[in-house]
Parts: sequence; structure tokens; C-alpha cells
Amino acid sequence: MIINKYLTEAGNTNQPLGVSLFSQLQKDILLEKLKPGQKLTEQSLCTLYKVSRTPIREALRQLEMEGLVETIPNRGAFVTGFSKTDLSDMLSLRKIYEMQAVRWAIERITEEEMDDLLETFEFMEFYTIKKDIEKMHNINISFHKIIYDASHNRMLKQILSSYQIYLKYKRRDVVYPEDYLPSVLEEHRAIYQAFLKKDIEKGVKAMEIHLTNSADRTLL
Amino acid sequence: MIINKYLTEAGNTNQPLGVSLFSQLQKDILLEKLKPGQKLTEQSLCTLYKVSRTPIREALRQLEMEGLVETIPNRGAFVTGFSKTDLSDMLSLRKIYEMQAVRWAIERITEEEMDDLLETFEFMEFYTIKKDIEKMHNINISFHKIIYDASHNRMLKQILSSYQIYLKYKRRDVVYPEDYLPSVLEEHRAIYQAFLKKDIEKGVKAMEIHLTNSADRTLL
DNA sequence: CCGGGTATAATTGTATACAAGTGTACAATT
DNA sequence: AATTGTACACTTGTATACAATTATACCCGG
Repeated sequence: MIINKYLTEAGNTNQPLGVSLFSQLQKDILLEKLKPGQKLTEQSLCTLYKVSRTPIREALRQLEMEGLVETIPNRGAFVTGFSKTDLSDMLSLRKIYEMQAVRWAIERITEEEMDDLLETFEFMEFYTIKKDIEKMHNINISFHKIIYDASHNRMLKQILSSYQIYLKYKRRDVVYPEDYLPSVLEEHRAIYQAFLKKDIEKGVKAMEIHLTNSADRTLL
Repeated sequence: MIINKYLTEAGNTNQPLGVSLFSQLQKDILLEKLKPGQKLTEQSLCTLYKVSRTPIREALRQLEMEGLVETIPNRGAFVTGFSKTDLSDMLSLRKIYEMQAVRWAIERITEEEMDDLLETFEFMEFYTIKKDIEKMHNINISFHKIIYDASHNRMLKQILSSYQIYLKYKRRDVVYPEDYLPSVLEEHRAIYQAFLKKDIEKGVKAMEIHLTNSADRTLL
């Protein structure tokens, strides 16, 4: 049974090749299967991913927009990659916009979105008890995405959503401490309660604390 | 004579069609020659821009990444457009990151970048006296781009640079008041002096003031 | 052995051909 | 009259062919 849209996966398999190719290449670059500086010849990608050049080129244009590859005209595409420094920079930038998202979201959140937030938070409590880290990651993302939506700012939502993908792959090798899940739960509880009380300053502060801790955890 | 790289235009004419197509479509969407909701048939774009579907599709993927069009698989691309609300949202988001850019830039700026900043500011003084609004627009952008570079944060630079294009086209129809140029000059002077004194808080505040005024001016 | 120039190969840029999916008009059926 | 089915046109998705550009290898003269 579907509870709310934030807790369901995408899973549409009938998408054009270029779209899934983009995701795959993005993943491979972030996981450094494709190494920074490496040249991505279209032909080699064709044989690697078993498709023709047309969808490959479309995916490369998208990667270029994200700054993951750099293409030099008539020379080809080169992996830019995503360094530790980039990750650190992104976490800083993310924190800043997440704080703003909270600010707007508390002002503008609808009742329906508030229900979603409650529901999602309750799931967090449940899976914290269950100690299911994988589920918690997904619910964590859902919780934040509800806030993005509630900010009712299309660009902000788009930017913060795009950050999530990077963090997802770059957080892979983190080893979580014993008290990880309970700590995260309490950080989110503080945010959630600020929404209940419509206390903007408290919410922003709670998000700042949460993401400062989160950054500390992911940067080791 | 070239003074510094920020004061020169790009002008590479030998770029692939997809690249210039992207810029052209971006421009046409922002200027609302292509209206929100309008369907962009690949064939019609082919005849309109006199190129084949391949570069068209590449440009559409890029526009999709910027959120200017939405493509539905097997259905086509539809203009999303950029509303007044989007502009207002973007100005808010821009201000936030510009303030952070100043924070980092004052910490990290190199001597060479400091020289560029000085040079650019002196050009501003010159063209303020000359009352050349067109030149001032370009120099204004240069001034800010130097700060982006000086922040030494690749992502921040990329995001803020991408904002500039939107503002460029959306600021077209603004009517400037008589004291526009001198006011802008003084706002930039405050920023520049904060860089000289390495006074981060003063710099951030000066940027906030500048962009608050700037937003007021562009939102009419 | 080194540098320059040319031919050749490899790669990107663009156009086009074909396949697959979607929408529409119209007839047949209920 | 409303609905379903089907043929057709149209559009997108993908592959491939051709053109333009760039990289490489080889030869040659110094």
C-alpha cells in the first residue's frame, strides 16, 4: 500500500536510453569507475554500454551541464570528476540552501505536506528502532524532499534534489558509529517540532545542526 | 588591448551547433519567444534553426537540465519557461550564495585576483562617469565573476555564473532611474573596500545591501 | 638523432534512415 | 449516441552513414 509519494521508488523502466545512460555514467563517475582526466570516446562508451552514439552524446551533454565532464569541441569529453574538495564545498552549499528551504517551508507548508512530514518522521522512528540503515537513508531523503517541496521554490527544490545524488554515492564508504541512527532521529525530531510550532528560527538552527553533524559524519 | 580576462568577450565561432543552439533556445525561452506550455517539436525546431535533429536533441537535453523545458518520454519537449516568481526566487537564491561567495573570496583571494578586482572597479568608476549603462552591465558581471573565482569553489562559481544568464535576459525591460549608475558604483565600492580590509562581515553585508537593491531594481 | 610535412587513421559533428511508440480519424458495434 | 477497434499519420528513440576535424605514424631532409 502506497503511503505517500515520497516513500515510493521511481522504477519506470520504459525511459529512453539517454536518461538511464546519464544516471549510469553519473554513478560511474562519482564512484570513480571512470577516473578524472580520463577521455570518454563515444565509441568506447558505445561498446561499453551497448548503445549507439546518439544516446551517448545526449548523456554527455547532460553530464557536461552538471560539470562532471568537460567537452572540448572536436576533441571529446573528459571526466572532470568530483573530488573530496568538491564534496566538502557541496556540503557547505547544501547546508546554506537547506537552511533557507526550512525558512520558506515553515512559512509556506500546506496541511497535506505537513501530514507527509509527520508520516515520514514516524517511519524514521520505526526504522531507528529496527536499526535498518538502508531504509533510513531513503526516508532521510524523503524527509528532506518534503521540505524542498514545502519551500514552494522550484529552483531551490531542483538544486537540492540534484545534490542528493552526489551525496548518495559519495557517502557509500562511510562507517557509521553505534549511536548514528538515534542521533539522526533526534536531529530530525528537532526540525519536525519546529515545523509543528511554526518556529522558523528554531527550525533553521535545527537544520544547521543536523547538516553540520551530517557533514562531519560523511567527511569522516 | 586586453586588460584582464574578465573584461573580454568569448566569441569562439567554431563551436558545435548544439552549443549555440542551446544558448539560442535558452535566450528565446527567457525572452518568451517560445512560450510556456508550448510544445517544441523536433522537426519544427529543425526548420526554424536550419539544422538536423541530432544537435536539436542535444540542446533539448541541456535545456531540460536547466529546467527550462520538460520532456515527456515519447511525447516530446514542452517549454517550462521562467515566471516572475521564478525570477524572484532566483534573486533570493542568488543573494544567499553571493554572500557566501564574498565570505570565501575574502578569505581565499589571490593577489592576482585582487589586482583584477581593482582594475575592474576602476573601470566601473570610469564608465559611471561616462554614463555608459551597457558597458556597466558587462563590467558589473565581471566584478561578480572575479569574486566567484576568488571563492575557489567550483560549484559555487558554476551556479552563480548560470544565474547571470537568466538575469541578463530578464533585466532587459527594466527602466533605470537617474541615480542608478552612481548608486551601483557606491554599492560596489563598499564591497571592494571590504576586500581591501579583508573584513568579511562588512563584505557580506555590503553584498547583501547591493543585491537587495539590485533585486528591488529588477523586480521594478 | 631531430624537426617538419604529409598521408592515414581515428574521432567528433551532423544528417538521415529506420524502428518504436503515440495520437487521431473514422468505421463498426453495442 | 457512445464506445471500441483499427488503420494511418506523426513524433520520438535509436542506429548508422557521411563530413569535418584532430591525432598519429611515417617519411624525409637537415
